Amino acid sequence: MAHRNSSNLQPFLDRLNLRSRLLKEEQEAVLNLPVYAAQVRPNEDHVALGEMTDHATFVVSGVLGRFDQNANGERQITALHIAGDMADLNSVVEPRATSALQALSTTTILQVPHRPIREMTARYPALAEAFWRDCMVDAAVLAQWVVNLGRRSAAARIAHLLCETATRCRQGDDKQALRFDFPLTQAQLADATGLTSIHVNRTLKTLSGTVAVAQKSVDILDWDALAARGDFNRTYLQADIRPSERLRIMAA
Amino acid sequence: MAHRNSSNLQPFLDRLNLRSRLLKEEQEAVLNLPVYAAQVRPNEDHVALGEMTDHATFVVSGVLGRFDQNANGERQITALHIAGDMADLNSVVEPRATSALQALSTTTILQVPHRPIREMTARYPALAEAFWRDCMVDAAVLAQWVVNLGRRSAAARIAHLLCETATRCRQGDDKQALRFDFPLTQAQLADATGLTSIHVNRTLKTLSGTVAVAQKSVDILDWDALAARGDFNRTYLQADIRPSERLRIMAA
DNA sequence: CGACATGTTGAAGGGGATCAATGGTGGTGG
DNA sequence: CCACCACCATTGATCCCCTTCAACATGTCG
Repeated sequence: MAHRNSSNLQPFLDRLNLRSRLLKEEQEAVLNLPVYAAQVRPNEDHVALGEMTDHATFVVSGVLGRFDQNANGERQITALHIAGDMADLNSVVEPRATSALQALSTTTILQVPHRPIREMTARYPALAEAFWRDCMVDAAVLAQWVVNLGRRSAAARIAHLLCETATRCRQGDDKQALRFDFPLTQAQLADATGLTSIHVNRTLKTLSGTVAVAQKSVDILDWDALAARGDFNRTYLQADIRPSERLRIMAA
Repeated sequence: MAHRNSSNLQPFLDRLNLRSRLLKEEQEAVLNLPVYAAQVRPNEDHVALGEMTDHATFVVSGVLGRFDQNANGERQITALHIAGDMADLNSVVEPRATSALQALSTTTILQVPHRPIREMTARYPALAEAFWRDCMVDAAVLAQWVVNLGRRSAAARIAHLLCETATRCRQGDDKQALRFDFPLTQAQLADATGLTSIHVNRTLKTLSGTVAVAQKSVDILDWDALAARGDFNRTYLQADIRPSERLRIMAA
């Protein structure tokens, strides 16, 4: 399944460069990380709850989700990871998984062993900082999901999720992605928004003027309307801060 | 308001030691961090949304909360930080606040400037790792809140929150804290659980056999019943892994 | 004592869940 | 090429958990 590959972690480096200032040497270290390409099929655990992992998972294409569930077995998706995301960078520092990782559709990944990542962070504090920071952006997204589930109506929840995903798809670009791949079934959308698939179906109809959610992709017809409907404000994604304005970690 | 203080960050070090292996030298560096003591009064922003901070906030006593809100102005609490927590350690790496920080009751804090923390992380990779790891535990808590809001009934949400807080109060101790300070109003409890204060009031009555929630503290009368009601499983808090079983970051 | 926050209770309404079918659609194999 | 099947979307009818609105009670602190 997984085989050694001459790396292409360029998109991962691009992602880091969005929010951190890295020296040439540090950037090269990232690109030289060993990787193992693999496919993940939907509806089976790539990482199971409680499992110890020894690698992080970079998403090349497709979507990975973090899955939790209540005592009743009802599922709740806790995060969605799209192409360009390192889905479980946190596992470097917390190898025992606190939630399961599954693909939502067939997904191509690169597995990156923890060991060389840990060695890198010891050698280059600025990289440790960049990884830490990227994890904190994921945490900010998680906090917004809490607001979404706690204080927004069904339509707003869905609209917010779509706006968030659209923005993350095109991070770094100026213009919004008005069309993007989003291979989620309505049942999976329901698990991400804390709703029922039936209610998702009905709610999508009330949004039909502003978004078209198809089987494999989303078309945003009216960005402003959708953002208003979803109460969406992109600042929490922290993509608007110039890396050059960030502090670089102090050398010892 | 804030004045320089001969540090007592021992509880912070204790917290780190719960999950990370630190050398004597690293531990001393933590204890030697400069701090500024202060009080935070409830219902005013200690850190405002979008503000740039240059310090992290350690909770000595009381409770701090992260507050967000929807377009309608309805508030959603996104995290609660109790005594012993570094409430916004993430700000070291992400100084622009993505949510507001408020006290829920009068709270005593120690402010720790980012600068020396950043210098420390550059010098001691193991400390950077320990900080990063502690932030990831907060993220795991956040993920559980998503499950709570998305897939649990009102009674379960409240029960889960109380179990979580009880467990965090006594982290490191074997026995559960069956009684702990919890100075939240029912309205604040509602903001943490995505409910209405009216419904919190009614739901607390249905829990009256298992917990007694008073103005300033919580009494758990029947731990097992409460944990069952709240679908609570402490593993996500990651307090059950011996630090000695953890990898220490590789020296360069 | 008055003022104001907090807790408590009742009645009514609604947003979303639940239960139960039906309709599409794509993939597979005969 | 069609029959079949699995999965997904769609629709209707009914129910209920939680909200909303509106009082009233209690407590606490100047």
